[in-house]
Order: sequence, then structure tokens, then C-alpha cells
Amino acid sequence: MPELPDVALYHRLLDAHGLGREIAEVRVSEPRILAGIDAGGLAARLVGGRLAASRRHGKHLLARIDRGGWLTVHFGMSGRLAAYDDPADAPAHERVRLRFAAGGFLGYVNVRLLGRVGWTEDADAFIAEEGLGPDALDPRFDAGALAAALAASRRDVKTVLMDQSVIAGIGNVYADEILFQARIHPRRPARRVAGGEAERLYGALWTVLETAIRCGAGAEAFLDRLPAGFLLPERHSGGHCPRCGTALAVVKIGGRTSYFCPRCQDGAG
DNA sequence: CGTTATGTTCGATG
DNA sequence: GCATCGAACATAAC
Repeated sequence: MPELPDVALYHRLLDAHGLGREIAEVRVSEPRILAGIDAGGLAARLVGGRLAASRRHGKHLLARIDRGGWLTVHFGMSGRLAAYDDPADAPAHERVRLRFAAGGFLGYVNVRLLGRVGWTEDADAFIAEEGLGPDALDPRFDAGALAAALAASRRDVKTVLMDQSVIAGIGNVYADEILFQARIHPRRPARRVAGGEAERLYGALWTVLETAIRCGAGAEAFLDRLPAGFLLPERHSGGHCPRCGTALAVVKIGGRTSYFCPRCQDGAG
């Protein structure tokens, strides 16, 4: 479930199980997941090094090796990280595995092969090359910056929220949730979300992402932990608006399924 | 068997 | 250049 909140939790997992530890072995069981480096090259850069720092930018996770360079991880549609102590507990569809010298494993798991594991010498350069905009939770990306981005686009507001070159981290599910909380129709032209509404959208963006992280995005019982009034638990065919009970509408926007409340979410502004 | 899935990229088209 | 649409990638679940 890798949008920003999910990746934020993988970030924590990486820190808890890998930070400061020496890597003893790298196993790549599916080379097609690697981008710009082969299994031997990856092992040469990682084995014997320690994970010295980590950062997340949008849906990307990066881990710095003490002797230089960064491991880059993108989760695609179905990727996740798993930590375990016994190799017998390795999850299915693990594609890359780190074994630490002191024991313990970190696995990159991905059923479909839409994500990527790679390497970069410079994290900032990597983010620039990927064409990523500011991270959605970067304080420098404020309400004014969001309003400016909306005003500059002729696309639907939802398409802009999901554009990683504008804001990094928001995907299909959280775009729906943010627009629901802001009570804005996903098909509203972005340039017609302005003033107080743009402020409201910014507030919803922040609150939704922070709340999802706090409630353990993607983990067991995540949906049960969300505060009342969230769309997510109802975000499926046959779902109803948690505010007014109206049957949710389902439309395709940019090829992705969008759920929204036709009564609460204003299409005209 | 057909449809859909939390992402991204590429080519065709308007 | 900008925007939209469908297909592609690869696999599992319903």
C-alpha cells in the first residue's frame, strides 16, 4: 500500500531494524526489480557497509551507506519492507534481502514487479532526476505553494494532487481521502480551487497524511484505528459517505478509480 | 474467464 | 507545449 503514509512506516521499520548495522550479505532473487545496477554491483556497494542514515521523499525511500552512496527503494503498487530474524520467516515474493552481521534480515517484498531498487551516489540528485516535486509533508510546501500549483494547471484537482512532479507522495487512495475531507469534487478544475478552499485542501492534505501515519497506514486494523469520518473504510463499491450516508459515486479519473460523495463534495466551487 | 488493484512510463491523439 | 487516453509492465484475488 505504498503511498506516502505507507512509505513513512517502512522508513521507521528500516530505521528500527537496519540503522547503524553492518550488512553481511545481499541476495537478489529477482534481478528485474533492480534499476541501473546489477546484483553484483549492489552487493559490492552494500556488503561490509553500515546503514548510516535514511530519508523518505514522496513514495521513495533512501538509505545511506556509511562509506558513501544511497540505496534507493520504490514500492510500486504492491511493494513493502519486512523485518525478520529467522530466514524461515522470509515472506513470499521477497525480491531483495539484506542480512545483517549481527543477525536479522530486511526484505524488500513485491508481488508485482512495478517497484524498483537501485543505487545513487547523491540523494538530492536522484530526487531531481526522478523529477519529484516537494514532499507533501515538507513544511516548505505550504498552502501558498499548493494554491500556486493549482492555479497553474488546467487539469482536474485530483490529477494535480497525484502528480509527483508537483507534490511527491500522494496516490490514488489518499487523493480521494484528501478531497473528501476538503469536500471538493475530484473532477473540479484545479484552477477553480482557490482562496479559502485551497487553504482547506492544504489542511486536509496535512491532516489526512499525518493521521494515516499515526494510525499505522497499511498495518493490521488500520482502518479500524482511523477516526470516524474517514472515507477509506468505505472506499469500495457499495460504500457510503461517512458524513451523510449517500452512496459513494465511482468514476475514472486519469485511468484510476475515484470514489467520492456526490452530495458532500462540491463540483462547482 | 474477465475485472480490478495503493504506480509509473510511453506512444498516439486532440 | 499541454492534456488525455490506453497500453504496458507482472501477479494475485475476487
